Amino acid sequence: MSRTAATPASPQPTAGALDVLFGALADPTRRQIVERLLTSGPATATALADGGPLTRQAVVKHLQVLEGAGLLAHERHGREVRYRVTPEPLATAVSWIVDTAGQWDRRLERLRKVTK
Amino acid sequence: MSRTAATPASPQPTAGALDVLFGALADPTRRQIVERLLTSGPATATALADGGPLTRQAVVKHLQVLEGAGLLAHERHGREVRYRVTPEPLATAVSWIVDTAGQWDRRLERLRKVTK
DNA sequence: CTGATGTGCAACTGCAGAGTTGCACTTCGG
DNA sequence: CCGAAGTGCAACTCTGCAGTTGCACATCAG
Repeated sequence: MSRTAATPASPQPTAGALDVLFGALADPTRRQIVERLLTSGPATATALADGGPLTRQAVVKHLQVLEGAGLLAHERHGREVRYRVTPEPLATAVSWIVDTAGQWDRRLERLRKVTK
Repeated sequence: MSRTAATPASPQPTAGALDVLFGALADPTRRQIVERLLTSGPATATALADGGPLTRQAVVKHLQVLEGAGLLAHERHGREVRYRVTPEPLATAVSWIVDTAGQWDRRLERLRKVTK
């Protein structure tokens, strides 16, 4: 499978970025957190945990995962830590998908020419 | 967090689909498999495992995960089982991302109006 | 038929993620 | 200064996934 193969010619974001990014998005709780932060604005871990079924610590871990993926950023305000969404990495995900789908299209095109 | 909250008004694909989809894409080996199937065309698990460091069984499991996410389909040819890419689900992922990024844009717009 | 090739199934190990609990530390309000 | 609110850190359990191995079953070529 030629792992560590080449990444021949394109601004591939070190693959690891895609791992951590897709991995962060794979959890429904994390997507909910992102959506809530988007609709309700920046919030603290305690606030996010308040209504829900999760412990504050559990929420904190999710926030750290999301931040590790570059999807969140935090800033202190006194004793509070507010998290906000930084959706730039999503462009990375879309790039991979578009590139992949593009290869598929090209393949389809080739097949169409041959089999027609 | 109000899990099972609302999914207010949009053809959201049951959330579970996003789980399994993003989860499938989160593994670099699986992405490599998809890319290879796209560039080299349909192949069997044995063929995919041949050059690489993974066992055939490991590859089979990855193929099953990808197929479970709707990204692959298989067809028998005698004693062989060939897998091919079916990238339609990728549109689902892009939809979620675009919707999410869209919310962010709207939020930005709101903030711009208020703070300006 | 027989061996070789290709799959399928099941059990097992190892490890990382999700979530919890308990406690210490910092900061704000009165 | 003192209590309350908010965070941070660490240990612990539990479950699921990745990967392996071993073996049985199906299929093709000679």
